[in-house]
Amino acid sequence: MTHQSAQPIEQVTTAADQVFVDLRRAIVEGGIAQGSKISEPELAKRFSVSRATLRDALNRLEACNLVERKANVGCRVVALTPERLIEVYQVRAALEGLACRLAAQNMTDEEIADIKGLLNKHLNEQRVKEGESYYQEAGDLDFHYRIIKGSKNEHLFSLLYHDLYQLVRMYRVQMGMTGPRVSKAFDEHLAIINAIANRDGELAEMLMKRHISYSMNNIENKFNAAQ
Amino acid sequence: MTHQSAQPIEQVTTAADQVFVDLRRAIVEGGIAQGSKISEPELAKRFSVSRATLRDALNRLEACNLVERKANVGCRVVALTPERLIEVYQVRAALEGLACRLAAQNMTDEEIADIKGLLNKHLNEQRVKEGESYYQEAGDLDFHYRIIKGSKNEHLFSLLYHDLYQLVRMYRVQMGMTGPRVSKAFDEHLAIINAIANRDGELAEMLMKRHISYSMNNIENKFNAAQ
DNA sequence: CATGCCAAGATTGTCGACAATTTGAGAAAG
DNA sequence: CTTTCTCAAATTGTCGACAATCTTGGCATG
Repeated sequence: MTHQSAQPIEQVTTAADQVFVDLRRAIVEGGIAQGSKISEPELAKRFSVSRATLRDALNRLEACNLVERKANVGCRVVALTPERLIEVYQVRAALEGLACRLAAQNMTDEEIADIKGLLNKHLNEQRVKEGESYYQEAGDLDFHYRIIKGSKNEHLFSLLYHDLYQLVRMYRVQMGMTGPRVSKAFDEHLAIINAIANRDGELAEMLMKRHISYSMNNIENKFNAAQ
Repeated sequence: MTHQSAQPIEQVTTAADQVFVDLRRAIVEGGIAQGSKISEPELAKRFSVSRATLRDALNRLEACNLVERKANVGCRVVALTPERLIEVYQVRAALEGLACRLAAQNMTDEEIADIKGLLNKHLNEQRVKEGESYYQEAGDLDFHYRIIKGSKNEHLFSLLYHDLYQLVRMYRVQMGMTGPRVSKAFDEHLAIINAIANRDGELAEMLMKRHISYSMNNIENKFNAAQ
């Protein structure tokens, strides 16, 4: 049971859950344009649910910072800006840095070995399907996911995974992340897991912060190139 | 206009807003017991609103981690445990540490002078009303609030202020924070603002992390003493 | 022509009722 | 006496309609 993907299937029991997941995907992947206004009656019809159910989903989207609401006015998808990108990534670096430090302290040897195996597997896959950014992104998310889980801090996990990650993905997907950074990110991942394996939390934290900072610069450049 | 309190009055326009604020207060201050189950029909009647409105408020409480929901089962107030205290304070330390580092970089000289004045004012008040923990808590919140605002990172502010702070207050209030730590906290605040005034972000970050760590230990001791 | 006001339309907030699901007490079987 | 099944009561999820608020276009007025 090792080396399998650690990304969990989200529990979707209610209709509002389903609308939330679908809407979130549409927003993150650009199906609904960033900054655009959201019409409750229109979307309710599109998803074949009542407005109450749709509003429930919108409330959750607001909680993960994917939409912004104003009372009696309405709801719009967040706008992607360089300023906001920096803000989000500063927070992300601090939190994932913490996750790394805790992971170095709390992960089991088996969990660490698992991640190493995962990286090897991804490396092989990547050699074959050069440039397939989807697999790269999935692999990257999986790596970060496991570190966060490895911190054994449920609150930290919830904050990163539910409140921050979809927003991060939104920037990455809509800025079209591909290219030469892929192989470099692998090396960085490797250095991080080695630091964790050595139980060097301080180093692991520093490497992760730097890794995320590089990633931010990469997206920032796309922004500047875009106009 | 200097030296006034910086804590903003929250915008409360809709009925759901009001219920949210009232319920949050009741949960944080213990009016509704930690860990207890929440009955939607009962609370709706108590606040004289429909269940839909109450559910809206519950959704927001869930977003700030004050209640936990399970689909088709219900909603209960979070339980205060030493483990969760540590988790929350680890996250808090990382985020407020970041806030300090950014504040040292981004606060204006005027804003810094304002906080210094605030601390002096609180010190005087505190000498007169020795042991009045309410004022101390308000002052403490005000101090931290201004640092966070001073980071000029809106996302960080939102995360700390909306998603984490009420939970922190819940631990503080329900564990009955008073006593000899009050005067020591003042000195720590002073050291932090001095580091920021010197534009020494690294030191400010470290001092803040330590300050929060002390605060956590203090609450943890109350836990141990409580049983 | 610019500016402020007003009404009509559209959008959001709130409600009470109905449907789906869970829970728990009690009966039946072992 | 214990265990399992059943069914009714209670609770949550969903809906469609109504009330309150905001927006917008046109009209009157200076």
